[in-house]
Amino acid sequence: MAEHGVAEKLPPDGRSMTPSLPNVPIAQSPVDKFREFLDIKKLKCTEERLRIVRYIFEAHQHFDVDQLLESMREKKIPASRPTVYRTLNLLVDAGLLRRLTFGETTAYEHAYGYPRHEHLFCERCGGVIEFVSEELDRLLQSISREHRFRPISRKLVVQGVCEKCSKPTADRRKLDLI
Amino acid sequence: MAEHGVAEKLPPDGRSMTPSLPNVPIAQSPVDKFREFLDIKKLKCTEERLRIVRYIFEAHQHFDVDQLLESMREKKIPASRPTVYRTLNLLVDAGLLRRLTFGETTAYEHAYGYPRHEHLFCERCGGVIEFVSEELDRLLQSISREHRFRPISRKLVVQGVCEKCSKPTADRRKLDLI
DNA sequence: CTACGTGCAAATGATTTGCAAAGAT
DNA sequence: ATCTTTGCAAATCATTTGCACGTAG
Repeated sequence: MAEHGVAEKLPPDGRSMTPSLPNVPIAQSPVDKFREFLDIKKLKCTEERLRIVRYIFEAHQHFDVDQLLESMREKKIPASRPTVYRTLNLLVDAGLLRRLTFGETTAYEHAYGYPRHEHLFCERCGGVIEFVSEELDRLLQSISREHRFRPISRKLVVQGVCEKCSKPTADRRKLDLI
Repeated sequence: MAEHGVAEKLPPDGRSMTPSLPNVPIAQSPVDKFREFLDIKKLKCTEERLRIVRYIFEAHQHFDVDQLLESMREKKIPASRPTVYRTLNLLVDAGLLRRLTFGETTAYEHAYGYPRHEHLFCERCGGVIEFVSEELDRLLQSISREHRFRPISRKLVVQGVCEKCSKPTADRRKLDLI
């Protein structure tokens, strides 16, 4: 009664947390960039905000709000849920994070210090494979031009099944027939 | 205090309701296809469900739940909100509709009798331009193959500004600086 | 008949917000 | 000193669900 395709949660297997692309050289640290943003917007640079930003840019790649809250709690870094939401919105506005939607979950990933890329999302295990394609870039540029459309950003998620999940295994769950 | 990019609602200017691609030849009517689906799933073919399906496939292209409810109410076609939600889910499961996400809104479009295509979404006016690209298809196929990923479907939305909205007008709203 | 579908009102779940207290410039 | 941010609890919004009644097969 509640399937409507697609995995419900990001998997806890660490897969979605692992960056797969080389970092990109950056002039300022994410924290400095965020400071700059707060400054321009006349917002205050508080300890709570910095804690969250520092934590996010320490290691995570893809995460959702609950994963972030839980892992911060584990590490005894205090942060309330509303402040996390508020800060994530600031970080998206600041261009430091990108908000993603895989299946049902809202996830976040680094948008700064990490190359622009697209996602192959496995509907079976919830895993994400990242890829970069200049050809895709050129193609979308040219299509946009044909329509006199000025592209700013894009969201591309190819949904399907990854290698691991398409290999039949002994213990694989029975597929939902139909 | 509540902007975070992007238009909030599909515009009422009829733009997003207009199909821009030629229809595709189909063997059965959407209603028949839905009947078949209900039959396979051992679900009942009720008057309410048929009303909704008929109405949706009569003309709409892109719509959200509220638009659908309101326009059905205008035409005196009875349908309760829960039943509309339930039926939309069935139609998505049946492959007759595709669920889309533009900005904040969840929209639906015909997936049957209408070619597969991608979207250019104007963040200013909320308008949608549809396009088809075989080259994109080939490219994503080949990228998937490289990653031993079996693609099933995809979501691509290029966000940007359409021709009309990028032309400066007398009465254009002031842009949010920053 | 009998099980499934319907509409209502109420529940849900993710995200946001009002407010009093705490903090930054 | 002043105005923003915080955390809490409560509000919100879209969507889903429990239930008593209606209806398709």
